[in-house]
Amino acid sequence: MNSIKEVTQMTGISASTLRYYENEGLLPHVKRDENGKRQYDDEDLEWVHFITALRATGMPIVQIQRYVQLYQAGDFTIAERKAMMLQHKKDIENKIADLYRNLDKINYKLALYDVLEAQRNHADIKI
Amino acid sequence: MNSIKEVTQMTGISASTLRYYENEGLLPHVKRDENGKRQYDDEDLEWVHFITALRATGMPIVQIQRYVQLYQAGDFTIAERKAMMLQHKKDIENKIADLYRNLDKINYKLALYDVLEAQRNHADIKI
DNA sequence: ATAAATCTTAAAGTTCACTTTAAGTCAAGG
DNA sequence: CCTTGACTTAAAGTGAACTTTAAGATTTAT
Repeated sequence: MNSIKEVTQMTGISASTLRYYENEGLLPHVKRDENGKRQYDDEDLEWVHFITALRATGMPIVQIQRYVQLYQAGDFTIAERKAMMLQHKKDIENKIADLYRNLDKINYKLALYDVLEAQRNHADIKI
Repeated sequence: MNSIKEVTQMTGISASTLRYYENEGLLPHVKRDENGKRQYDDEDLEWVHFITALRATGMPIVQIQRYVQLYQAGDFTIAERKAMMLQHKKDIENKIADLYRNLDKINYKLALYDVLEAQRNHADIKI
């Protein structure tokens, strides 16, 4: 069992964000000790890591909410959850492809700077 | 020369966003016709496309502002502009690497769903 | 001639994902 | 005992990037 502070150290997620995720229904299973303080078990930690991966790849909070609701509803939602993950996988792949395309444009710009520099060196040689 | 509507059609950027970019100093060179309406020339269009690539790769507005200011200041800022682009290239590469790392986690989750399905099929056969 | 479409400005509003604040509870240490 | 530190809540605040609104000018079509 881990305190909220330990979880912030293990995950890099701030305490306020952890509470926010819980309020939003992304972490509904977190237990409390006799004083009402949060105690995160291993499953909670797994969820935090999974939510972090989903957020880092751009999944909106509402969609993660939906996923957690499906998980809580039971095994009959497995097909829908898998479909969500497959769609999200495609979204990430598209995002990566877009980044590569735009990276090409940045590289083109960088190549132009190299040409500019070459021209300047050429000018130097001629003088 | 293109009207703002034509530019929205050519770039997919909304008219309000184009005006917003201009107000923020990202497109300082846009001319006006005799009625005060914006007329985008080819250079403006190139800038719109370039800004779009920078935005799509996560460069903040303030940093694009800075880049445009350097451009307007003259050739003596070329080294700094090139350095900005090199840094941004690194940022994009890191972003892509992060996406791949998190995509692995999604794929792991999908593999778990496949295992679940296999187990269910196995159970069916046994019945 | 008048109505519709397209533009203009400045300012206010929206969305998303947190983050901060304020006020309070509780256990441990000096 | 009482202060310090870590936690609690609900609500308000923040920042970034637009987007919408409101009011007005002008062009175009009927």
